[in-house]
Amino acid sequence: MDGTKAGPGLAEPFAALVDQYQFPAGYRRMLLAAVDAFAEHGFHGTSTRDIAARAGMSPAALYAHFSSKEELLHTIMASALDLTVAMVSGEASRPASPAGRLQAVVTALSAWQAYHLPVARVVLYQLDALAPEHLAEVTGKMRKIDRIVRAIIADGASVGDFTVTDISATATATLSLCLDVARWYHPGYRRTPQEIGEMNARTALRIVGVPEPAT
Amino acid sequence: MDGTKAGPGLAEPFAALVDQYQFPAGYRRMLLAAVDAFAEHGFHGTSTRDIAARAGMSPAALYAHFSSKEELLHTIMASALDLTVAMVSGEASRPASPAGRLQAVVTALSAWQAYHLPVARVVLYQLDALAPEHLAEVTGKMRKIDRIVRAIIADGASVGDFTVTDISATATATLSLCLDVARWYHPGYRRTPQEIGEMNARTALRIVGVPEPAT
DNA sequence: GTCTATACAGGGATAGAC
DNA sequence: GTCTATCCCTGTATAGAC
Repeated sequence: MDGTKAGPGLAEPFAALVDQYQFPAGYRRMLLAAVDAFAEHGFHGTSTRDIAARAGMSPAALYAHFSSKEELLHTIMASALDLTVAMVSGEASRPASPAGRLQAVVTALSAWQAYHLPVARVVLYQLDALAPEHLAEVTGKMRKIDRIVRAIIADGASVGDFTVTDISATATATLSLCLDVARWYHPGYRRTPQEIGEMNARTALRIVGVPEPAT
Repeated sequence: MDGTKAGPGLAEPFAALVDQYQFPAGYRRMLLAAVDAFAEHGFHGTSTRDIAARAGMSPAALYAHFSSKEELLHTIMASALDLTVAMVSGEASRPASPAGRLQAVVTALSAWQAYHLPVARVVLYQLDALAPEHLAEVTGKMRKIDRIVRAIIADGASVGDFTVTDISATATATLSLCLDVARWYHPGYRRTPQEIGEMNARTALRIVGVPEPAT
């Protein structure tokens, strides 16, 4: 058995996510193989033969499911982002104070970036390989996350729980904290994804002027 | 005149930097052309023909200066990082308090990422295209920046100016703030690089528990 | 050091059988 | 839906003249 070829790759955690869609088997294998390949070598550094080999199929099998390599990339990004938006949206609508909701969102999103590292990297760093119309769609989905974070911060500021002068700038800083995890995290890092999330949540609360984490 | 071909590209600010090295003319043109191309399309998404065309030369001219496309990438990253390390190191050794030095470093590094956007993106996001020995060298240079930031935070913590529980985690958060600018910034953004730097510096001071910026 | 020309490997995508 | 075989283009790098 060769784990690098047809076996479960680093995208394994993502597999559980993607199965919410009930994709056909071959389609699913191509998708998961492509996530790992794109994360490791980038879109242009990955050949359709690479992807097919990882999926344990012939190069031509890819085109039974996707019209092009670019469509495969788009499918990965769109489905991953839909799930991320749903997750973040769920955390943001908890019945809690602005501080509690900020803490929940930052924890979950940061942990997500680490836990789903391959797909997180693909989403953040392969945008330039998308066709223009796909790029527009995908950035639209990313803006939803931006808006959710901004709304929590605006909420906390208007209530007086947060002391922020620039809501937009604070949202950007908060998202930098969460998303940059995909750049520096690596498997085997001394902290678990959950611990990274909690760490970033404490930092985010400091940024908005709440000294101690809500419980 | 076609600005996208042989004229000054987005790497123009980087040109002034790179000229500290007094490279041969053809070498320099290839370097600057490659920075823009790699930043826009990635290493694997850029052909040697693309680079040569941007530099206004023939494809073969590249090999008069570099033994391979990968060596060209490595040269870009190594020289850019050397200059970045020197800049950060200079800011960090100002005769000021830990808060003052943290503010100076975060301001300068954040502004740098925006002002030198193309080369910043290449350095951060094209590491996977480097040969193993070049990768080791380049990550070594990046670690220098990490150590400088960590030292300032450790200093502020030991003196009692900063209230941080985890020095390493705080350094990571601070660098996320600075480096992630390369991901979200784009030319035409409503704030100047300098303003972004000052904004991030205020945020960084909050993270270490210093409520108001030092002056 | 720069050019023109070209070798030759590897890439995306398709044809047609099963 | 998957395979084998293949088309044809693009890509890196080199040869050899100037």
